[in-house]
Amino acid sequence: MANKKPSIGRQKIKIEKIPKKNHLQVTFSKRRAGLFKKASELCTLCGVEIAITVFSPANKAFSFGHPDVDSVMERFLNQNPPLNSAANRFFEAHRNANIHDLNVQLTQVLSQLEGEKMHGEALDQVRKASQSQCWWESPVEELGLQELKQVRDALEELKKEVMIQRNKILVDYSANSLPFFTVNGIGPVGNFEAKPETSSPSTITNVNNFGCGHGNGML
Amino acid sequence: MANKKPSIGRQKIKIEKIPKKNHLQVTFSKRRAGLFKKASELCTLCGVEIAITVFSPANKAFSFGHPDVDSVMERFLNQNPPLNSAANRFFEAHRNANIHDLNVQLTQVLSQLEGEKMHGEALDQVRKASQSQCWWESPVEELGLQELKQVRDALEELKKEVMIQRNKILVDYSANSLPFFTVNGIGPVGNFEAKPETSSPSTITNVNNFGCGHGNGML
DNA sequence: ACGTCTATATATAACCA
DNA sequence: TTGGTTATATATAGACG
Repeated sequence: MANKKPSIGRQKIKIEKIPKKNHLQVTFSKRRAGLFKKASELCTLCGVEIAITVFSPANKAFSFGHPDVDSVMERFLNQNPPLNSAANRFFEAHRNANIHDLNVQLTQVLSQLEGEKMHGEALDQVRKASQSQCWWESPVEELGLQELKQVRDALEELKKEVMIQRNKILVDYSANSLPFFTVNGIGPVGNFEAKPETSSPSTITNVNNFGCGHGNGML
Repeated sequence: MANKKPSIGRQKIKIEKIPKKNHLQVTFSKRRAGLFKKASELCTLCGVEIAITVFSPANKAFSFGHPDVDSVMERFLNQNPPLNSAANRFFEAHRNANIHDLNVQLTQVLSQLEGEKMHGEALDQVRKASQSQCWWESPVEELGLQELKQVRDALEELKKEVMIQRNKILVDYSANSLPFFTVNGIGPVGNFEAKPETSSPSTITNVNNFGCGHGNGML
C-alpha cells in the first residue's frame, strides 16, 4: 500500500563533470548559491573580506564580495602583482609622473604647434581621419591633433583615478587596525552580482576591433 | 556505566561575529577549507572558472582559483569595469586608439616644436626639472620634453600589454569550446595560495611616496 | 596551530509543481 | 529558469591530543 517512493532523497555523486547539460545547469545554480551563502557566513562569523568570481557554464559572470568584489580584488592584486597586467605595469611606469602637469604641457605644445604648423591640408587630414572608424590605420602623416587630445583626456582621467587609488590605499591602512564592520546579523552579508558576458560574436568582434583587426601585436 | 558523553556533537550557532578570538581562528580555518572544497567541486562538476580571495582575520590573503586566480580575475575585471579603476578607464578610453601611432605623432610634434620654439632658456628649465625628484612639482613653465617622453615610453609599454591581453582573450575564447581540464579524480581541482601581506612600515612609505608625499590629490 | 572524533546542523540530488 | 519536498550525504561545532 504505502510503497510510494516520494523521493529517493539525496544521492551520492562522483565529483566529475556532469554530462547532462540541463542537470549541470541546475546543479551549478544551487551550488553557486550554496557557495555564496557559505562565503557570506564566513564573512559574518569571522569578520573577513572576501571576493568570489564564477563564470557560469554559459560564460555569465557571477560574483560575491564583502565589502565588495572590486575592493577585495584590488587589495589582492596590489599585493599580488600578476606581473603581466597592463594596469600594474602602467601604474608602475607612472608612479613618478604627474599626469595633470604633463597634460598641461601637452596642451601647450599642441596649441603652439597648432598656431605655427597647421596649414590647411593638415586640418583636412585630421577631419578625414576622425571620420574613419579605424582612423589609426591611416598613414602616420594623416594623424592629427584630435588623437593627441584623446590621449590627453585619457591621461587626465587616469590622473584622477590615481589620486582616488592613493587615497583608498591610505584609508585601507588606517582602517586595518580598527574593527572591520558592523554586521546586522540578519540575512547574508555581502554583495551578489551577476553580469552577462557578451559571448555573442559581437564580443569577439569587439576584441578583434580592439586591436583594429590585426592578428598580432608588434611585440 | 557507559554514560560517558564523548561529544555533544555539532551545535547550532548564530551567524554573527564570533567573539572569542582563538575560536574564531579555528572556525575561519575550517570554513575556509570547506569553502575552497565546495569551489573545487563546483569547478569539477560544472566545468567553470572560479576565483576566491579571502583576507584572514590576521589580514593574510588566501585564494583559490581555477584555472588560476589571476586569469579569472583579469577576465572578470575586463568585462566588469569597476568604474573607478584607472586601468579600466584608460583601457576603455583607448580602445579606439593605436598607441604606437600616437607616440609617433607625439614624437613628431615634439621634434617639430623642439626645432621651432626651443630657445635656450627652455632647455635649461627642462634640465633643471629633470634633476628634481619631484620635478612635476615645479611650475608648469619649467616642464619640458623629458616628461612627455616618459609618457610616450609608458604608452609604448601599455601598447605591448594591450596586445598581450588581446591575444590572451582570443586564446580564452578558442579554449572555451574544448573540454576544460582533465581531472585526475583524486584530490581537489584548482590552485590554493596564501600570501603574506606586506604590512611592514616600508609599504606605507611606498604608498606615501607614490603621491610624492603630498597629503591630498588635486581631485 | 592542526588532526581526530561524534553528534548534529546543513547542503543538496532527484523529483516535481 | 526558479522554487519546494524528501531523504540522504556532507560539513562542522565542540572537545581532546
